[in-house]
Amino acid sequence: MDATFNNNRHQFYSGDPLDDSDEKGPDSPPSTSAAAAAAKKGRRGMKKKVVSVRINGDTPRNSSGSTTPPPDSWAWRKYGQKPIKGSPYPRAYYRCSSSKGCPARKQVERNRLDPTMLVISYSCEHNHSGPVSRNINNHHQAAAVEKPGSPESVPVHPEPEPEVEEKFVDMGEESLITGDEFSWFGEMETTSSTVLENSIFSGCSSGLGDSISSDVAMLFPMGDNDVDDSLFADLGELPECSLVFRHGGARGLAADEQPAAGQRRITPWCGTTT
DNA sequence: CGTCTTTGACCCGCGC
DNA sequence: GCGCGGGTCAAAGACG
Repeated sequence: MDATFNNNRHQFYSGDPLDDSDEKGPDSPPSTSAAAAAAKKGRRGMKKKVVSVRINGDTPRNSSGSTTPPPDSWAWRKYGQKPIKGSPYPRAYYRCSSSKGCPARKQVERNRLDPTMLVISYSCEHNHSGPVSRNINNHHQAAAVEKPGSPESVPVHPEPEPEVEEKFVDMGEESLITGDEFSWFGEMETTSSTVLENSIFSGCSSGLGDSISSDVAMLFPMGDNDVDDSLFADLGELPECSLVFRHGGARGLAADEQPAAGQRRITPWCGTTT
């Protein structure tokens, strides 16, 4: 992968089908991996972008052990999960529920080599502009409300903020993630530490308004400690509100839904980008 | 009542 | 042609 951004705390992989290319575990025979990767690409006929991000001690996992992806700008609905050959961690499949009919998908799995990292690959592009248009009225479209019981939290939709951009810009001017989809990166960076960005992002962010670049995957380093509640715990320290406020300017929450202090309700900011 | 999560089964594509 | 693995769909259960 040529587009690899490795920093002390930032790792970024792109152009690799998440698991195999990203990290070939000893137990993953090249042939098998290749086959799998090939199969995936062939089946979908599209490539995926992989990104790695580290999360400090935040590894939300389901009861089944699957990792929960950090909140992003869209609402994702889990539609499947499968154990991956050579990886002790299952891979979760998510579909964009921000908009009905949105072909956007993403796969989330733990880095087999580095359990503290999450690998998230985005596939397809959102057929809807901007983050989930979470109209309070149209909750049917964006039923994005983090469920306390469900590790799968709905993405927060902070409006893309300059801060975030700057952050990314700093890391790589070419690829600034202005997209809402990666707005949460700022959060990650804040709460955790590692956010990487790559040229792939630029592609995504570029068309953010119209459509996010087809595939992007991110690797989120996370603490190997108990990750179940860690994420939320972290959120506790860093109130989701603050996140939204910080990125979205508190527009989403304030106006529509204000998560109770004790609630873990993440409202995907979908609104109107002005 | 509606939506989301979870689990199982089925189908597709690639490698051998 | 067969087998392996991955990806997606569908049904059931749980929660808000």
